[in-house]
This record gives sequence, structure tokens and C-alpha cells, in this order.
Amino acid sequence: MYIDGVNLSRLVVHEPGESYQSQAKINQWVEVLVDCPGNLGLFTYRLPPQLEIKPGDILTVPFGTQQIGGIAIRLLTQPNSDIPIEKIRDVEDVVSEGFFPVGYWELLNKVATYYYTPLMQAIRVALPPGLLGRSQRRIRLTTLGKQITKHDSESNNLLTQSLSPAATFISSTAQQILQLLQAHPLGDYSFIYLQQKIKSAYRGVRELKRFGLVESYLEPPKLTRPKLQKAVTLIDTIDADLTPRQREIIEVLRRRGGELWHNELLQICHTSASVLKTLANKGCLVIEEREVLRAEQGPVVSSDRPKSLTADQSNALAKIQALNGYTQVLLHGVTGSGKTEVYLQAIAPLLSQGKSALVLVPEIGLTPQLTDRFRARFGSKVSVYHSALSDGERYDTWRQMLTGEPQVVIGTRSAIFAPLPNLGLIILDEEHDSSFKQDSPIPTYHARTVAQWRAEIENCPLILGSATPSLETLVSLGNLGEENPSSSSLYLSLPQRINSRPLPPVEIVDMRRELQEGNRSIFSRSLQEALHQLQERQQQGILFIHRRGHSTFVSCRSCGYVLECPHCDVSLAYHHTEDGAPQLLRCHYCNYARSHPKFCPDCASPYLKFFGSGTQRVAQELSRQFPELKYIRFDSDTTRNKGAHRTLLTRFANGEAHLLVGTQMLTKGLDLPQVTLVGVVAADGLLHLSDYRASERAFQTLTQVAGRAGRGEDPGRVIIQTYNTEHQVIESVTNHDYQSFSTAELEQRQALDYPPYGRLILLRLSSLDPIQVQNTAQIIATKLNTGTGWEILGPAPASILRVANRYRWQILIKFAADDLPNLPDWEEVRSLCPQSVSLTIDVDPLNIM
DNA sequence: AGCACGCCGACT
DNA sequence: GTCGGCGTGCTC
Repeated sequence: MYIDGVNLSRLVVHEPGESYQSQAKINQWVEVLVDCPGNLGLFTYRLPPQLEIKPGDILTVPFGTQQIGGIAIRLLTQPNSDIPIEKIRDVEDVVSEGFFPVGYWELLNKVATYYYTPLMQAIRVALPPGLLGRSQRRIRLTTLGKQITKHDSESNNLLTQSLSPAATFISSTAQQILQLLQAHPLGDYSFIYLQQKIKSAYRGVRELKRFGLVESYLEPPKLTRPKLQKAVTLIDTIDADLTPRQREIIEVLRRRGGELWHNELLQICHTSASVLKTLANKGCLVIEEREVLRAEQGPVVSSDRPKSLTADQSNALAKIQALNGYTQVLLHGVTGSGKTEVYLQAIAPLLSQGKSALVLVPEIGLTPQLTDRFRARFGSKVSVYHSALSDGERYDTWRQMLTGEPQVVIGTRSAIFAPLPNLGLIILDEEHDSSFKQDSPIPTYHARTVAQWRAEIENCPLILGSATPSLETLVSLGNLGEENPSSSSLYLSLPQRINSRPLPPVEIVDMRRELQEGNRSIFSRSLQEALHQLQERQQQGILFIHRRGHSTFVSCRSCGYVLECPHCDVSLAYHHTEDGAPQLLRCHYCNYARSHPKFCPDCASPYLKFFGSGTQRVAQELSRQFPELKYIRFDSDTTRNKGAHRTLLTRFANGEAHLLVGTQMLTKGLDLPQVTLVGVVAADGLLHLSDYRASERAFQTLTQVAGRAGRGEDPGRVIIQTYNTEHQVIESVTNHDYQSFSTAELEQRQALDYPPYGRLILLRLSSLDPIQVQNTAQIIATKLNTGTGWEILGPAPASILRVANRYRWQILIKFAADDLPNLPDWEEVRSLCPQSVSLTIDVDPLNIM
């Protein structure tokens, strides 16, 4: 971990002592890990007598001219002698007493060390947003500043002359600022904003301040706080002297159980707050603020009971329940084999033992079905935690976890840091999914890796579930054949679908032959026939397309000009919004959008044509060829709004459409029993990606999407269209043969020392200056080449050199997985970067394009 | 990150 | 000589 001067890698938050009361008087100082990007280690603060602090508490402290967040690390009986005592300032406030248990702190330290991230950054991912505050300097007009008119300041005919003899004129900078502030309804902007908007605003503001036209003030940090609501509680009083109206209210309150929310009571009794206040003053009831939880409201689901298990499922469950302490379990179950039921039944006994369980899923929005099933089984013990929640919801759910009530938390990757004190089990569902890896910002952690550490620290089992396990997981289990009781890993297999349903047969269609034989449609004859059949029999299916949008690019037929994003080196994709709405071209990298030009910007020809086939294009083609067929588009364009996934899936489940047309999202754990047909429009986009993981990803995606077919009563059928029928991945997918795929792929990885046999660290460099990044990349690579124990690949420009106007280069460091070499000194590497070049160290990168 | 200070080139 | 740019260092 790089933090100047202080080695924080073994930093320990002292456990909250029992003899806390007596300590409070002695410990007048506290060392604080402060939330400032410079990472300066620990700062000492004085503890004002009215505050009580335990190590691990989240604080607000003064820092320079501002107030910022920090974590109390340890209490001191006397301050460090090397800082002058008069420099020590008082802690401002305690934000949260949610202390970190010892094991949790160890986990965060491990994340910081392994991912070469300042500890504070690791803490940031673990905390809900809005706990670590930061004050902001703002500038506002004074009463005088509001009175001064534009004309006054421009003509320098001043009012100001009467204010200050020095004020002979106002500089143009100051005038601009004044005008900007006067345009604002409240005459109030943040200092930062003014600085961005107007050059050298700092001097202008100082000038205006001298004239008394503006003032600057420090806005205290905006923190997420518990939501409070007034509650009314009945106090049993014998004969109070009450009016009939007051008696009536007391009676209502008594009938409702003696407790109601203040506003509820007002509404029921059609009365006013003053009446309640009077009653409170008479001692008949108490009005107090109470904390209410802002938790995401799940839909009402009818409760269910444990289902009976197949022989494989019960075997797996028995093995899991026999576990004692940390074990990594791979639950390798084919699509539709009932992994979720195993999870549910593994969790149930834990809850009654007073323990909690953590369930991680790739993307929560995509799996309303999964959360519904958990809610049906465990009711209100289930809470959901992910970044799409509002800050308040996240904060409250987080605080609720700290209570230690036995519960089930379902969440996305950041939920691996859920502060559950008594964890009995961690489950990663669809563990192969790449969304468990964070690309940016740092720490670039993988939830699976962190889950392994956490399970080890908490000494509880970790279940990794997948139909297509990642090669990392497969290899980390060691030799699968043998049962090794002393080993801390376990392989469990569910090779059969539930109710003995067969895996769907997979048909490969050679699109080259289709073309040769005169079919120029994007649908092969086989798929066309299947779609007709779907319509005739009123069955349902899924059509998988590798990319969203309408077409991959737009180009001119006359001169070949391709419309590109002005900020990135990619072509713009055409997005069809609605009929009649303006046509949009959009960049998938920076979200730049422009209207579709009528004429070629280069040669003015009106013949602009769309190429490639995204979801929209396929959907259009469907409407043309199958006008009777009803479909629902399911991709990130149509599911952007909150709850859209659920709505679309419900509509599909209600039989409102024959087809679900969509992208990657369709592969992630959808359980739609009525789906009989799965079509893959073109597998080729998946097969030909230029990184070493392309095959693995293609195999996983195709197997998963194929696995959506035939999960119900009716048998399924899968049609995959490709120009590359001989590809090894295609063959493995056709035969549902994970074994042959993994064996072949692992051989290749081993030959090239790629993960899981070797390890990678990717240095990503970016800058607005194309020359400077390239040079820096070269300098760093040269420097790294002088070291030993690793291999350097690159420097190379990123496959899309420019994104959002930043030029990107990268260097890949490859080394053996088992013996950790003396890795380069990152501080030294960082020091080779000029100010304008930013460097990110991505440990175990998944995305190296 | 902010926000100082302090050094240097381009003007009055 | 001052103004206004920006590079450097500090924050308990």
C-alpha cells in the first residue's frame, strides 16, 4: 500500500474496549485516517469533551480551510510529540458509530494491499455513499450585491464610491462574476463552479469581497442521515381532564394499539398538530422522532415452501450443510438444474442459528425473479443492496445490517462489503460473470477474490455457482477427481436439469451456405421456419443479438465516409427512437449523440447506409418478415428506467409477445419456463474478439443463452447462426460439453502463461495529450524491463485509442501465479508520470482491450 | 482535492 | 514596475 511515511498495511482498528467509559476521560486525542487524495497517513485531533469516539467511527474533521470525512483509527492518551500541540484541532463531529469489526478491517486492508490502492479508496467502496462528507466553499451576493444593477457596475458609476474610497473601478473579471451571480435566482454558486466558468475567478471574488458585494461561506458537508418521522405513543393516564375531542383521539390511538405515526393519527382523526401537542403537554401521549427505514419495497410475493430436491440437489445440499468453517465450493450445475433451490435450503438453517447470508449476483435489475424467490422464502429477512438504490435507501439498508439481525442480503459486487457481523455463508451466483470485476474506479477488485478472503476471515463456506465456471475457479479447486477431506475446496455437480428435462438440442447454421443458396435475409431458413412455428403454436422464444443499437455504423455509399464520434475513435451507432422522432446516432463509449445527417458530411451525397445488425435492426427486420409476430426488445435501451426489467419480463410472462429480442442481459439467469426457442442471430461477433478471454466469454455467453430454452414442460430448441461452424467453441456449445471446452482452453492458457496459470497486471495510461501518453508509456515500459520476474507486453495503444478525448495506452505485466515476484515499486512508476498523464493499475484485469 | 504561496512572462 | 498565468507544497 502506498501511503507516505506510514505503513498502513498492518493498520489495525482497535477493538472497541469494554471499559470504554473510563477510557473516554483519558483518551483525549485520536488518530484519524483522513479522506484526502494525497494519502498522507494519520492525523491527530483533539477530542472535545462532549464527543465520544470509538475506533472505527466515521468522523468529520477540519482540514486546512475545509471540513472532510475521516475514520477514527486509535485513541491516544497523549498526542504525538512530533507535532506542535497548538496545531492540533478538534474533531468536528461523529457521523456514524458503525464501527468496523476486526475481521472487516482486515478485509479492507487486504483489498488495499492487493489492488495497490490507498486504504481510503477501499473504505469508500465499502461504505454507502454520503458518509464521508466534504465541505464546500460557496460564494453568494450580499444584500448590497443584490441591489447593485448591471448598469451601475458597467458604467462604474458607483454606489461603490460611497462604500469604500478604494473602490474606484471594478475589473472585468469581477463584473463577470457579479453578473453570473445576479443571474442565479439565489445569487449563490460554489467557488469551484465560478473558477471553472471564469478564468482567475479567485482574484475577482477577492475584489468583490473587498467592496462588500459578495461573501464566501463554508457549506457544511452534506451527509446521508437517518430519516426521522414523528411517532405518537399513548401514555396510560387515569382521569385526565380532557375535552370530548381529546378523548376521541386518545380512544382512536388506544384502538390502534397505542402507537401511530404522527401524520397517520392526524389524518385518521382529522385533527391538527396543536391538538396533539396539547395532549402531549397534559402527559397523555408522547411525540418523538423515530428512525424509519428507506428500504426498497419489493412487490408482494406469496410465500412458498422448500421444494423437494433431485438426488443431485440433495447430495449437494448435504455436503454443504456438513461443512464446518471456510471451504470454497464450486456448485457446477447445468442451466435449469435448480441451483437457486440449493442456495435457499442451505441458507434456511443458518438464519435459525442466528447467522446471516450474503448472496451476490451479477446485476440485480436483471434478476427480479431471483430476489422474488428469496423474498417468497424468507420474507422480510431479505434485503437488497446495490448502487441503483437511492443514497438514503443504501444508507438505511447498510445500517440495518449492522444490527446483526440474522438476514439475507442480495446484492451486486459492492455488496461483498456488506457489514453483516455474523456471516454464515457467502454465495456468488453466476460466478463466471465479468460484472463481478470492477474496471474503474480503483480499487479494481473482483468480488470473487474478495469473497474468498472474506469467507476465510469469517471462517464460513463460499459457494460459487455456475453452469459455466470460470477457468480461475476451476483451477483453484485443484484436482477435481479426488475427494480430499483435508482440502478447503469442494466440487459439487448438478449434471441434470430438474424434472429430468433434457438440455435443448443445438443446431448450428452455416450462414455462408445460406448466402450461397440465395438467402440474403439475416435469418436463416431454419430460424425462419422456427419463428413461423412459434407463431403457429403460440409458443415463446428468445432472439439473442450481440450488440445493442440498430446498426454498428453508418457510412456513405458514394464515398465510403463513416460517421465517427468526435471524442472517441469509434464509429457512431444508429439508434432508432420512435417513428417520427428525430433519428439519433450515438457513441457507445462516451454517450455522445447527434442527429442523423441527411447528407454525407464529406461528399454531400444523400446515400447514407446502415451496416451491421443490432437489436433495433433485427427488430425491424422481424416486423418486415413476420408482421404477425409480436416481440419485446430487451436491451439497455429499453430497460433503462427503474423497474423496466420487471415490467418487460412480466409482459412477456403474460404472453403479450412471442419473442424477447435482446443482448447480453438475456443470458443472465432468466428463468422463463415457457421459452422453447432460442435463436442466436450471429455468434461471430462473440468469437472474434482480440483478447485471450474471447473464447471463454463466447462459450459462457452461448451456453447461458442456449440454457434459456426448454426449462418448462415443452422441450426446447436452440439455433445458432454463424459464419464459422468449425470453431471449437461452437462445437463445445453444441454438445453442452464444458469439459472438452475447459480442457482445450486451459491447455492454451498454460502454454502462454495466461491466467489462471499466470497473473496479469495492466497499467492503463491516459491523457488529453497523445504524444505525452505515448512517451510516458514508453518510459515506464523501459523502466519495467530492467526488472526481473515478470514479462512486459507493450506498451500498446488501447484498442480504441481515444475515448472521450483521452488518448489511452497500456502496458501488460505478466508473471507466474504461484511465486509472487518482487513486483515493481509502484510509487517509482507513478513518479514517472507527468501531471497530465493518469495511471491506473488494474490487478487481475478482465478487460484488456 | 482544495487552497495557499511564489515564481515567471506580458502588459501598463 | 503590476497583472495574471501556473507549478509546488501543505493540510493535525
